[in-house]
Amino acid sequence: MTRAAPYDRETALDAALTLFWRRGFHATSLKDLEAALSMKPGSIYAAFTSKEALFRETLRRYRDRTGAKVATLARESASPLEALAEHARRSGRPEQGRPLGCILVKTVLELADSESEAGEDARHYLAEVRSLFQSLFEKARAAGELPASADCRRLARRFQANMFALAVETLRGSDPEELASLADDIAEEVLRLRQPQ
Amino acid sequence: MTRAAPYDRETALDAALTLFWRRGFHATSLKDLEAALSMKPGSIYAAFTSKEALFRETLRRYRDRTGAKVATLARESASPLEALAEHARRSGRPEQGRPLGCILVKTVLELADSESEAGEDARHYLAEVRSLFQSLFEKARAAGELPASADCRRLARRFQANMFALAVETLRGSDPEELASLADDIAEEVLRLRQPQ
DNA sequence: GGCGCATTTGAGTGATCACTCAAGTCACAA
DNA sequence: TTGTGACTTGAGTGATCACTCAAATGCGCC
Repeated sequence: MTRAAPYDRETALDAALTLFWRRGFHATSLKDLEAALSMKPGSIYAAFTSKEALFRETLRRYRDRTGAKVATLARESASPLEALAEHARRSGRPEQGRPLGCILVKTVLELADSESEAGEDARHYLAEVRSLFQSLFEKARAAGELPASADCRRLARRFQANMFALAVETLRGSDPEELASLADDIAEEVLRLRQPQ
Repeated sequence: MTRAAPYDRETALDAALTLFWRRGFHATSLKDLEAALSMKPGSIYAAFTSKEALFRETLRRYRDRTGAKVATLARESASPLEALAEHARRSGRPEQGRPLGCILVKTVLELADSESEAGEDARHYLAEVRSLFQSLFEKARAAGELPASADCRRLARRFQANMFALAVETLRGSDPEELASLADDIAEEVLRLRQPQ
């Protein structure tokens, strides 16, 4: 009886995220996870407590990465509005081999009726992302990129609604061109808010 | 051993639709269906062949009803654009006790990765609904409510994207006021397309 | 080199999954 | 009244579900 190399938590969590993201929570079985993580059930439970706890950890991982991605974009873009526009453009051009859509949106829909803590997490993280969008709109307003009268809460809600639509459209299997053009429309809607400086 | 009254297909399908709509396909068990339909497993399989076949039949039922609702709205509204606007307004004000969101959207997300026929059905029905929207925009253009240059395919895509966002927002548990105001924004976006007659 | 302990192992837990079918029950025609 | 056939019944199918645990293993420390 040989013993496998000790598991690598980062690698395992990445594999779990990919699997849950693709299939959703209910349709992902422990058998699937055992294969994807190359871990036996005992190891999985020793490391992550339960299937739901593992799932929640992957949600957090996704949230952290999305937040970091937007933050980087904000740092490297010419302006806050340009960062939001670029975020939309990229979301409409999914990387090859990566799961499609947004796991938070999928989870909110899948667990809307279940009162599970994972569903609550997903709702909470979406609210956080919305706040992040709002803070970018506020930064744009402070910089004079938006008129002083701009309702940033409303703009953030509107922008996130557009991102929701983009996620659904992605998973509906729209062809890449149409998807990209929808994303570009969203980006342009953001940039049209600009007032002449 | 007494025998139950023969099942009523319409009532049973309604109950199944409500259940699947709330919980999704995977999270709905046959135990749940037995209770909701007041039927024993044998009767369910005699009447509907399989869980997935029953699910697919409820999807078709939902599609038929949605189509009929929009058609009625089109018949009774002052104009095609007004019908679309009213459809949005109503979607943002869900009836008490009814499941939230759109079962087609939920199904497309839940089964995006599974290649099941039910997922294919849901994608197909969403395409049909989009065509219905498009035909209303075209009617508006023919009636001079839209400029002759209007791109009705694009407008329909845009309108459905907004409806997707509304469905996600509904299931995210936004408060009713915010939901209604989002729906009103969508309605107004439609009506703003009008050109002076 | 040997001991202690954290870790992996994988067969096995009871529960639940979708689904089946022989037997029982009833409406109706002969 | 009786025979027939359509329907319901519900215990039971094997498979799979999430999960457990005693035994085997190898690494670090003495």
